[in-house]
Amino acid sequence: MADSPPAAFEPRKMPVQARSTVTVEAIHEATIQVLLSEGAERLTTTRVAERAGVSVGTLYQNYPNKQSLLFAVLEGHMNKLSEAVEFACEHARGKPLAEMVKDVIEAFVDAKMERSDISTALYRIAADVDGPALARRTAQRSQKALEAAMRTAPDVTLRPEKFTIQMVFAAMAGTTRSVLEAGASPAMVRNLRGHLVLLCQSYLAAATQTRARR
Amino acid sequence: MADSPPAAFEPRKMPVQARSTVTVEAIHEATIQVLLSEGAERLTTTRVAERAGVSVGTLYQNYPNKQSLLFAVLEGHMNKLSEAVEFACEHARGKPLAEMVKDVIEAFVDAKMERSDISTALYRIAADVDGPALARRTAQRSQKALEAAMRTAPDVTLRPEKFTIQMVFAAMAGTTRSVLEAGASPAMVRNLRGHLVLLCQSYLAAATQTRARR
DNA sequence: GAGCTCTATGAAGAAACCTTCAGGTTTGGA
DNA sequence: TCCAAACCTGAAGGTTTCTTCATAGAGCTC
Repeated sequence: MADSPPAAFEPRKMPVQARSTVTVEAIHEATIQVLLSEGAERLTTTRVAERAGVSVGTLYQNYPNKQSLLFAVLEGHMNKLSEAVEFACEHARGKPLAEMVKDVIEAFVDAKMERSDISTALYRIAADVDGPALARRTAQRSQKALEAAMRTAPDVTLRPEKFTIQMVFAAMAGTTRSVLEAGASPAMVRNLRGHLVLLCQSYLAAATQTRARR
Repeated sequence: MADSPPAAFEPRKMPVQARSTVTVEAIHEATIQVLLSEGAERLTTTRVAERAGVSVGTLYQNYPNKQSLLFAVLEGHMNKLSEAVEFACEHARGKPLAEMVKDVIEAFVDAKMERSDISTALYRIAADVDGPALARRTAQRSQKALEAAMRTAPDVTLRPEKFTIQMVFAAMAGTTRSVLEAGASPAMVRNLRGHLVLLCQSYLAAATQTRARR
């Protein structure tokens, strides 16, 4: 029951006219811009509205409060990520495990890097908006998708434990975050992509092997 | 030049009397408590002082501003972590690589878990206080220690690249963070400890092997 | 173009916060 | 015991922030 966002987080209403949709989008984008240029501490509703070229009142017509705005922005980003992962899982059905892992990881990293500025900016508000809970939900979706895909891999004799898959996702998301927050150069990001694949592949192999030997 | 903390972050003065030391410690601890019970948003100097059983004025006698307080708390925690890692590296000299990795990882996880409440609480303020920069410095210290220790491992023929070691640390810290923020149960933490070792060991092996084959 | 709904405005109220400072208390040595 | 230095107090100033609401403009349908 504590798994759906508090009512206060829900957007105030659905836009029906086109101009409102534009406004919402502008606010959305402005939030990220302010976050990037001013930091989380100075992220205020007034500033966001100003940057979006609308008045504060307009902002509050679309979101009941500041938190709901942040929540919506964060949720949008996370949804994009899990969609990317799910899409990759779909398209990797029937492939051997190693390749499957490669596809999924690369899809994740690429989605994250497509606008890495957003990613880093959002890390900063995640804590204020029950980000961990959101992350958990998102992660579960992705894990289910990967688990299902793995059942179609021809070379998987011993299906990995649930915890092992959790580890793969924690490693994927956590390592990426660490590298990103450390201010990685483009060159490092390229390296990350390849090495993260290697990391997860070798872990998966080792984890199932260890289990088989018992 | 931007690598040392701004002057404004430095504590206001060194305590000379015992009671002041006690006070500083109380404030330190109160900060964490407030963070845990009220969240980052409601972490105010007044509340911290109240919880510490002192007046706001006292707080400002020891720290020039709120940021410097947060910085100090975060720094203290990170120092403890890198000390734990360095200590483990020292004591693992001459051991085979796999064992060395095991010791270091377990030392890190244990240090983190000793008071995991603090860890999770501090994740939330890291962004407000140039946490990433602090993390980078801390990570570099640890990486140097591990690199030096690796040179004493008898079974290392091809020394790992610098980036590989960075990956190991990013995976170590990042994965732990992800698992911790997901609200891991004690059982999961136990699992994490073992699997993180496996993960890093197998990655290191794979990374050096791949390199040798070229 | 009348009239209704949807959307935008921005000044202002109310609350919360950070930080200071003038004055009091405690400590430790002479 | 006495005093200077160290330390503590907490009310109050000055900002900043969130949110509301009365008013006004746009868009759409008939």
